[in-house]
Amino acid sequence: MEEASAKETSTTHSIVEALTRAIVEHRLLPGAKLAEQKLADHFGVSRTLVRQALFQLSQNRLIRMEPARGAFVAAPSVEEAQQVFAVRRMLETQMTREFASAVSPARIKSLRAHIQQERDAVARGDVSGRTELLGDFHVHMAELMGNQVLAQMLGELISRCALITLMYQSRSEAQHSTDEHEQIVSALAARDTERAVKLMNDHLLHVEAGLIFDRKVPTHDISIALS
Amino acid sequence: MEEASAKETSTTHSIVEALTRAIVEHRLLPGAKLAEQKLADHFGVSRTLVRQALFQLSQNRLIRMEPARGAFVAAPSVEEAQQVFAVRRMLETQMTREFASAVSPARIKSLRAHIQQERDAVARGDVSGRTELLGDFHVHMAELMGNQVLAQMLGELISRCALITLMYQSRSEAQHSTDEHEQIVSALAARDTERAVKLMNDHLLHVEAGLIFDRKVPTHDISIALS
DNA sequence: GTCGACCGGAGTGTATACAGTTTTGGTTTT
DNA sequence: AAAACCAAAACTGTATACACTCCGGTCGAC
Repeated sequence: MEEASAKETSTTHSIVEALTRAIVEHRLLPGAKLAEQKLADHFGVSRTLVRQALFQLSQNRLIRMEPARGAFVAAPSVEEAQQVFAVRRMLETQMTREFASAVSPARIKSLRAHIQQERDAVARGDVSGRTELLGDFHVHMAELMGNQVLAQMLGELISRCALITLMYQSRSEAQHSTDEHEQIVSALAARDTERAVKLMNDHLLHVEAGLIFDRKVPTHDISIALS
Repeated sequence: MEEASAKETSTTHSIVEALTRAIVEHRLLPGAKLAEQKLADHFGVSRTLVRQALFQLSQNRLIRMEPARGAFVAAPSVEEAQQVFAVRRMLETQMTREFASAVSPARIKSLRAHIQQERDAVARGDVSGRTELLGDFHVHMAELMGNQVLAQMLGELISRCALITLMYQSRSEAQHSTDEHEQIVSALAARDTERAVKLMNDHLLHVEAGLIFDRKVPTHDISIALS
């Protein structure tokens, strides 16, 4: 809670990363206020750099900025959540199809290694690491295909999904998701393109189905995070 | 063309819009330097607001910022250009498929009206308006489906495409693109989903094929010119 | 007693100041 | 004459200052 968290090198990018992690890992809850001076003191910089970071986060839709009121952790609406998942399905089913066209033993091995990391995190009860790895699986696929543009877009969408999951999640399905990842990779290894595509689509539908969109979620405003 | 272009209300967003238009309409060429004080004087604001706008544009990949050197209009590499088109194909083929599932006379009519605007711009030789409308067709489809997330993502990708087109375009195909838009809408109106999807995919491949990736492009950027 | 207006503190929005770095142009040296 | 060097101008990166807006509380009026 006192300034300069570990590194003294607090650049704008490092502030964005720190806040992104805090939001994605649910240490900052939707609706929480992000006061500029408080953040500036925490990171040991001036409000200038904090403001740059907040602007960047607002572009990523992780926070929203109200004129003259300040910045708050975003609380995605049901509509926005469904749209984000719709876009993910569009991107990722096609990504899976293209991945299947360019599958190689090395790439399969890399995905399997990632899944093993997921299992390890689940086994040791590492909740935040697990969440991050489950999302990274999808980004990792994009990176293996060498498409940086796709990888970055997916990364942003998945960050938004972390917020959405926090707000609407009804049940935790970490084990289930990892199993589905495994099935997708198996289908890819077997060069069964259509099955892999369908599994990916179903996987995303399952994650979305695990949310409940008809419940009102309390948005806490406690900012005990970042400590 | 000195300071305060028309409106005196130059907010950060208006500066972003003005610079985006200038880049997309090819009034600012890749590699051109964007000096902060010059822009600040032009818009009648301080460097603070200009810097915020430049940060935002750098996130959209329309400009790139080099430490202590300044901001320059981006010069997308061949790899990046191909990745952007690959992502567009992923998104837009699936978007077309979903559009076909929820097609309605009103939506078809709206698309046809847009195509008429394209034809008008082509007929009157309005190059910049034509370019904007050709891109907006795709965004308009996303908006008609009510997916704001998709619409915004497509908008950003298409802005990048405008830069790419400037750098690598070999031939102007405005008429061809409009015709292909017409064919896509016709297929949608006939509820021929697979034909519409294929037409959309082919359309994007045609646009990409109209680029030449092995040719040197004039630029203001020395490092690009020497690569 | 309740509602409304006023005042002070806190926080945001923009401008400006200052330090460090890059660029430039001229001068010197080989 | 060309290359290297040095100093000044220009520009970026960060901090700070200041005005304006918003929020909370108190005081006053009805």
